[in-house]
Amino acid sequence: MATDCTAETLKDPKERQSLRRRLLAWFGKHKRDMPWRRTRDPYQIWLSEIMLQQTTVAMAGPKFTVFVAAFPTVHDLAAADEQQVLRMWEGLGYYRRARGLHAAAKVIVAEHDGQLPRDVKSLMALPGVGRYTAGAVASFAYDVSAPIVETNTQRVLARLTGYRDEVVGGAGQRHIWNAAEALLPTTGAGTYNLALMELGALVCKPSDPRCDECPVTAHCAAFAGGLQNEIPKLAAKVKVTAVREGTVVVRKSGRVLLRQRAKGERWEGMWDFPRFALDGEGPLFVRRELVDNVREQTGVDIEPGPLLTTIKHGVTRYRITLECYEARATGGRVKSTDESSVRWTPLAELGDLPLSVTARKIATLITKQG
DNA sequence: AAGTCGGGGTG
DNA sequence: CACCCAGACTT
Repeated sequence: MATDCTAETLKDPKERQSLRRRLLAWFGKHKRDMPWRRTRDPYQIWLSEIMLQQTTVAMAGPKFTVFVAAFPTVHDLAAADEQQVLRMWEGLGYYRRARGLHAAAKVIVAEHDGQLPRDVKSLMALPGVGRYTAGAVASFAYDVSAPIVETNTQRVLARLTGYRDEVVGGAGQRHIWNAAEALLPTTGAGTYNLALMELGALVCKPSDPRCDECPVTAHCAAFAGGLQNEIPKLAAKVKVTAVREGTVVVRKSGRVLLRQRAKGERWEGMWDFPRFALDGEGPLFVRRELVDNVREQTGVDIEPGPLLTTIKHGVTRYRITLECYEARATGGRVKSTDESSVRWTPLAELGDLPLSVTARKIATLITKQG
């Protein structure tokens, strides 16, 4: 029963229609311009949704434009080399999305005649497409009446319905999806979904929502109870672990030593300088770790040089301090396995390979130095 | 149900 | 620093 969990105020059809009308009027005045809102091409809409998963609009915008220029159609994407796709994804993070996108493009060409499916079930069968993305593509591209729940709409719906329990987890998600479904119009679902999301992004913000600018406070249980800052209930925060890692730029006659990240590793499929956890404190101990780890990962023997730079960055729940050393090769030979290949790469070719952001920073640094 | 996966922007 | 971002997938 879709309305079982819905707040009392939203059980009345007239109430829901009034809410939608106010929301759409507000959206008409305040909607932002975005690259993917200028097209109805299902391929581009799907691409934008994958790109926007856990990624800000500001970050995705420029990447989207460049990506579409490189792969204008699903056929272009399906025919592309995965390395090219990863290269275009560089800097966006969650690189599994790029691999899934590429795999899904092949499925769409092979099984759907190059057309994005219209129905939620078929969309969800594609790699990287969950219930949110399926609903987004179906409603935005085809105006199918499918609900969406992502971080914005989840927050808006929790507040509208005055849902005080934990929203992450089975019961909470059921409630939110039921509310999304209950409010969904039978026509114009795409615009309505966009409007609800936009309200969450611009007005119904995580902290200190601008209720004075909100078009639907009359329908909002959280506003009525003064609970806007208590709803939705925040998830337990994950604790961050500090990690120290080392990476080495090994040079040999104008080339540098790279290895490709193996399946199951972080940054799978992308290229990186030899990189590993660093345990030792003293310079001699570190020096030994560099020699041993480079040898183990690549088969190459090195003579470590000075510290080139230190980069601090975060990867999900890890806070990483990365020490980057220079070194020169003294012997050994590259060993590539099935899972991970190793190669000596000319500096001029670094621009063609997909690198992690840290590896790209180092590549830029050593390329400028010459 | 909990862990994993990136990286950058904001207060 | 803490928190947040058009989530999906694996264990």
